[in-house]
Amino acid sequence: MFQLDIGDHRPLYEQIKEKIKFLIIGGILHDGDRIPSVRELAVDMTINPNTVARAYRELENDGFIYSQKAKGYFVSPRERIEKGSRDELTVRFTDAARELMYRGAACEELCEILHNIYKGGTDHGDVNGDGRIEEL
Amino acid sequence: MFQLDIGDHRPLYEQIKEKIKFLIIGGILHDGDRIPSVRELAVDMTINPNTVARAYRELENDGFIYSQKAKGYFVSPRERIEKGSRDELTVRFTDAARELMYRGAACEELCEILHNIYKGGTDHGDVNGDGRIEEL
Amino acid sequence: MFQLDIGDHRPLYEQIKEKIKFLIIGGILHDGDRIPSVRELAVDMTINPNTVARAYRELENDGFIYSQKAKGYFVSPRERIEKGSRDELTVRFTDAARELMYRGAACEELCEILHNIYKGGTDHGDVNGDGRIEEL
Amino acid sequence: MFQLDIGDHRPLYEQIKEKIKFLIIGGILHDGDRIPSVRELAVDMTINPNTVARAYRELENDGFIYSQKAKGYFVSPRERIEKGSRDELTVRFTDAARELMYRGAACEELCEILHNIYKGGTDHGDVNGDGRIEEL
DNA sequence: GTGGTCTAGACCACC
DNA sequence: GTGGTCTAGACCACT
Repeated sequence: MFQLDIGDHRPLYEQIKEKIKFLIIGGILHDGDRIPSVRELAVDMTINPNTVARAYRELENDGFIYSQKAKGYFVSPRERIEKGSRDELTVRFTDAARELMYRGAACEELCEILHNIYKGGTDHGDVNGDGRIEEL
Repeated sequence: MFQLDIGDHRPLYEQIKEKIKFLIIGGILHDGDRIPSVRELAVDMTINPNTVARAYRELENDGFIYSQKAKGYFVSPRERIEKGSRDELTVRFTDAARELMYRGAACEELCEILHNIYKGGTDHGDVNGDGRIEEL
Repeated sequence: MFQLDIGDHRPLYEQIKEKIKFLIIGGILHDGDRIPSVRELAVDMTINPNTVARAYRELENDGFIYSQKAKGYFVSPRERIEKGSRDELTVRFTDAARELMYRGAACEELCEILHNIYKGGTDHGDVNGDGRIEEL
Repeated sequence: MFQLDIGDHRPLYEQIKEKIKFLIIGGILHDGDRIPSVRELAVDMTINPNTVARAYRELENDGFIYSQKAKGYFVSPRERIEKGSRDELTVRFTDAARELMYRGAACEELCEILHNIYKGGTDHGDVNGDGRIEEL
C-alpha cells in the first residue's frame, strides 16, 4: 500500500497517519472506501498491530475515517472532514509561504502552484514523495 | 529576545532554531546583523551554551547565519539563503495547500493569504506565535 | 575498526566522519550494515560518546547513515546516498583535475586513474590512507 | 581582484592562496605576470598585510610565484610549477572520483569532464565559483 | 571577549 | 542495551 520512510525520526503511527491522509486527500481513497484492517496492514508492513491501531484511532479522531464494528474502517464523507479545524493547517501553509517568499519565490509562482492543485483536484500524483505511484 | 516554551516537546535547540529563523524571515533580523553570542543567549535563557551552540551550528548549516571566530554569528546575506534548496519547502507548502483544499478552503482564500504575505513583506507580526511581539 | 590520528589538526569528529565515509565508499560497509554504537566506538577509541554522536549525527545529515532509536546506526541504502547533491563534489573533482593538468598530468593519466577506480569498484584498498588495511 | 567567501571557516591566507592559484591555473594570470603587491592587495581587500604576506610566502614555497626584491611578486614559469608534488593532489582527485562513483556518476561522465578541462585549457571560467567572472 | 572542541556525567524514551 | 538531549566545565585559537 505504501512504504514507510526509513530515516524518518517520527513515530511509526505518525507516518502511517500521514500516508493514509495523503491517499484520501490525493483522491486515491474515496468517501466510503474501506481501508485495510488493522491486522491486514500490520501484517503487510510487518509492524505491530497496536501501532496501526493507534494511527487509525487518531485518524478517526481527526475525522478522516470512521469505524464500523466488525466491519472495519472507512473513509469519511468529505463534508465531515471539512469540518475539522483549519487553523493549524493554515499556520503551516503560511509559514511555508513566508519562508518561500524570503528565499526568493515569486508570488505568481506560488499562486500557480495553488491553481495547479485546484485544477487537478483528483490527480493522484506522487503520493509517497519518492517518485513512485503505488497501487492499493 | 524570545522565550522558550517549556511544555513544547521539541528539543530546546530546535525551538531556538525556529525562533531565529522566524526573526530572519520576519524581517526583524537583517543581512549582516549580529545575533546574540552563544554565551549571551545561554545566560539570557538560562540554558547551557552547548545547546545554543548546537542551534546556531545547525542554522549555519542551513545557510541562515554564518560565524566568524572571535566575532560572533551574523545573519547571512539574503542571496546566500536564497541559494538553499526550495524543494522540501515547496513540498510542505503544497501538502498544506492540498489538505486545505480538501477541507474546503477556496483557492481565492489561499491566494489572498499569499498576497497579504507578499504585501506586508517586512511586517513583523507575531513572531513567537504566542500572541506577543517582543523587542530585540 | 580504525584509528584516529593525533597530530591531525582536524577535529576528532571530522576524522571519524571521514573514516566512516571511506568505509562506505570503499565498499567495506554495505547498505543496511549496522555500524558500531555510539558508546561502543567511544570506548573503542577512548574518546567521549558525545564526540562520536556528533560525527554520526552529521553523517546522518549528509545521508550516509541513518539512525533507529534503541537499535543503532545503519548504512543508508545506496539510492539514498546517490540522491545527495553531487555539485560540491564535482567542483572538488574538477579543481583537482585542473590543477593536475596545469602541473603537467596528461589527460590519459587521469582517465586511467578513473578506469582503475571503476574497474575495482569493490576493492577495499588502503582505507585509512596510512598504508595499512585494517579489519572490522 | 576577487572576493573572499564569508562563511568559509578556513584562515584568510588559505583562501587568498586558493584564489591566486585558481587565477594562475585558470589561465588568467600567466608566466611572469606581476601580481598585486602585498600592500596593494591588503588595502584592496581591507585585510592585514601580514595575512597577504603569508599567503604569498606559501605560494612562493609551493612554486606558484616568485619574488624579486623591490619589484614584487610574479607568476612562476609553468615548468617550475610542474615540478611540485602531485601526490596530495592525486589523492584529492581520487577521493572525489571515488565518492562520485559511489553516488552514481558514470565513468564516461567524469571522463567527459576531464576532456572538457583539457580541451579548454586556457578558458577562464568561473574562478570564484560564485557565478561571476571578475576582472583583474 | 568570541566561536569551537572535547570531556564527563546525567536523564529520557524506546525496545 | 540504544540513540537523543542537556548540563557543567574545561581548554584552545583568535582579535
